[in-house]
Amino acid sequence: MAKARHGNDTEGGAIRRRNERAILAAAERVFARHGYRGASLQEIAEQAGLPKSNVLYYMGSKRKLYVRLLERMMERWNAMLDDISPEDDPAEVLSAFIRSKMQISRRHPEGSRLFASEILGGAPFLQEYLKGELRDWVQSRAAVFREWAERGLMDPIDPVWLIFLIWSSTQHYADFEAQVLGITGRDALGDDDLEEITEFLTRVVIKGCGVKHPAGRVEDPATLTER
Amino acid sequence: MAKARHGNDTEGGAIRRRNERAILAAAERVFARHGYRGASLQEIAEQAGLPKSNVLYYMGSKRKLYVRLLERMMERWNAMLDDISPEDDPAEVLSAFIRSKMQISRRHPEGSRLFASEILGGAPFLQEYLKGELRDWVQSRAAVFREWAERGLMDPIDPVWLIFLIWSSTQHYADFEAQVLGITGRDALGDDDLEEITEFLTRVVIKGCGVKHPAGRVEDPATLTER
DNA sequence: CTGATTCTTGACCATATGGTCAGCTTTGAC
DNA sequence: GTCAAAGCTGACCATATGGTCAAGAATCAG
Repeated sequence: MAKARHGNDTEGGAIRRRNERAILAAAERVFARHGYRGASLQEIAEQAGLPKSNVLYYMGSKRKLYVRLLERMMERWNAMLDDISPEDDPAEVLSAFIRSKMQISRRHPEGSRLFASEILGGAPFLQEYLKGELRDWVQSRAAVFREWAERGLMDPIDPVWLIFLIWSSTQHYADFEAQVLGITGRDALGDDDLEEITEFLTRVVIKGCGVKHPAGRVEDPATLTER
Repeated sequence: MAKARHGNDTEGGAIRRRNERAILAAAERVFARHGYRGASLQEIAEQAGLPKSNVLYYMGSKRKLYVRLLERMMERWNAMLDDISPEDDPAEVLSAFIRSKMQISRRHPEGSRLFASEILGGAPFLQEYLKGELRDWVQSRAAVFREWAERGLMDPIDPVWLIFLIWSSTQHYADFEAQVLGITGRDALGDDDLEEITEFLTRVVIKGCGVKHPAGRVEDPATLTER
């Protein structure tokens, strides 16, 4: 019997690894599209090319599978959250922040939508994470932003609202992809589109918050993001 | 037998009107929380305080109920979309745009989440609307924004990305409410919070896009939104 | 080759789903 | 009061759901 073996991606034999990969990928798609309740193990199994029983064999239950996907997504997220200090250049930090957030949406659109669907449904599985880890992370960033404001490096805006602004506007291109494509008339967003959007967001945020260069004197803030 | 009578909110007898109201309200909540597939008529019926058969009696089918909710939300949305002209003051228009979008999220959070869930799932029911009406609306606004840019009233940013920025950042406070509350540690967002966020967004967008006053000469653009 | 471990899967189960329907009660115009 | 229209709802149906299990197949270390 397979004991409590439902661990991470790397342990286990080659067969297990291959099948788990297929299941996780399929499940991410299906959960992202239909939410936790709306997703069915049958559909996940079909998309993974396995019988339903096999999915249960590897994942234990629908709930465990879902939680595992969320955890995987939180890991990706956390990998982005490197530390910053008040000594850093605000423009650089904000720019890197926007860029890396955008890249996660780009690289893991299904995971991004899965996360969105979880939050939309009231975050029944992520309450702890939101009120713990993530909250701490936001507060520590907010403190740095506030210090920058005090030093006159940026306008005295509310840092938390700024973080939400960046999160929402970057997340949008994964979560609302259907809307973006429908309205722009494209059938996909290319790397060049994403680069353009990244630069647009960076520019508006940095200029909009009155970010100034720390060392030199004030130039037009908009030029900071232009090569 | 009740013929094809599934129309809008105002026709029909008093009983019908009352029951339909209850059903629609309950359904909006449940669909918003669990998505189209994940929502069950049973749960909707319970929340409306009616037997399931009664829900079917009034709404015909799950699909019809869902479509009707979407249509109602699109009506609210359209009510916001008044016309603008290149002669208007960009700052005023953008400010009003952000404010009214924010108020919709505020007044109809469930509807907003319902919409989000539909788009997240690939917009199976709203493709037409996105590629038709809404697209036209965006293009016409974009044209005005572009003209403003040409007249030097704002930076030459891509108007479509700007509209998405405003949509995403305002929608966020309804759709990701769970996240916002978890991180800020509040148990609800008050009117004052919303007002503060609205002013923040307005300020960042207007300043970030380099919006200038049309009549007089250039002052600090940020002061435009301050009373 | 052997024996244990891992893998595979169809049959099966209790429950829940969206939807139908027949027969009942209530309502309201005349 | 009459009677048709509107409203109501429990019983019922085919299907799909998440999950269990037992029995067989493949794998692999010794």
